[in-house]
Amino acid sequence: MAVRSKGPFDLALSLRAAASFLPTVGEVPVILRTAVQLDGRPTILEIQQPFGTSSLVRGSSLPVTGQRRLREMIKWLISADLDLRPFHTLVAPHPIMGPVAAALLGLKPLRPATLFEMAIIAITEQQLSLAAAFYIRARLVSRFGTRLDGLWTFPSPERLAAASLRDLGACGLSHRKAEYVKDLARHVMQGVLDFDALRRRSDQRIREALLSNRGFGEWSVQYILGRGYGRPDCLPSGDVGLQRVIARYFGEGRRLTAAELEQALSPFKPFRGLAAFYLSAHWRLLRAAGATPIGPHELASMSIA
DNA sequence: TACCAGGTAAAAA
DNA sequence: TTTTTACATGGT
Repeated sequence: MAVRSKGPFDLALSLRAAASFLPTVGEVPVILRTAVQLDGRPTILEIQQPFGTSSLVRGSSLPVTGQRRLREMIKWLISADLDLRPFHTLVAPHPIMGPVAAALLGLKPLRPATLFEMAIIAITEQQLSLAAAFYIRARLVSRFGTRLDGLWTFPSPERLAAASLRDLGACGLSHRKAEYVKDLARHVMQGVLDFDALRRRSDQRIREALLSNRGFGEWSVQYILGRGYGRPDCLPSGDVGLQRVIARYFGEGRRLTAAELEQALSPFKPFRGLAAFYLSAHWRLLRAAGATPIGPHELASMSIA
């Protein structure tokens, strides 16, 4: 099936950027291959860009599913509706952000298949390094997910709601976080919390709905609004990782405070979250290529191999 | 070996 | 009301 991205899109670059945030193992594939629940059954999805970085994307699923559902899922995973053009236009004249965005033309944030998974990602990443959180999720997935052709679907709310705190803890979650995960799964199952219904709601409304669950504070709300709901202006300004990486481009060595971070990104409103994502990805990709710490202007002008 | 890592809720003051 | 503490694993 053919799907179009709104505006520029570079799948290979987006995959490389996504991988740069995780403990990587070798070469990053240029095809997005993942297992998801589609029409209620585990399905392998393959998404590729047959003509380089053209906005045309091709996707297929096994077993074959309804075209409408398949199209929706593909568009969701690659943020197809996100149009990068206004963002690039806004930041182009900026001495730091301009070169960074230009070096990453077509970079889009890739999303997990469901907002439920996004919320669990947020819980696992609270206070822990991304690497530690990654391994905890890997154990959750292999214990409670469904295996299909060498891939795993993320565990359903039903499976996690039914899991014992002991088994969740065995995956590396603290007892507290195990409770958060179980509570969240139960709320979704019971319909108390409907992530998808919230998609059409305001940031504030989503915020309220999330905060009423144990385990979700300001950081998690902003993280999920930005990465999950794709609200391009949202970002967790209290985030330690962002404070460090943004400081490399807009600071003087020391980690930024939340207020300083807000200040530094204010010129990029209403795309502050996207700007933060670009800066993070830029740094991570340079890092992966073996770059050493240097000043903001040199850093911003370095090209991504 | 410590200490910190892309926080949060609950206890203590 | 505000401040302090416990908590999980992995990297340095």
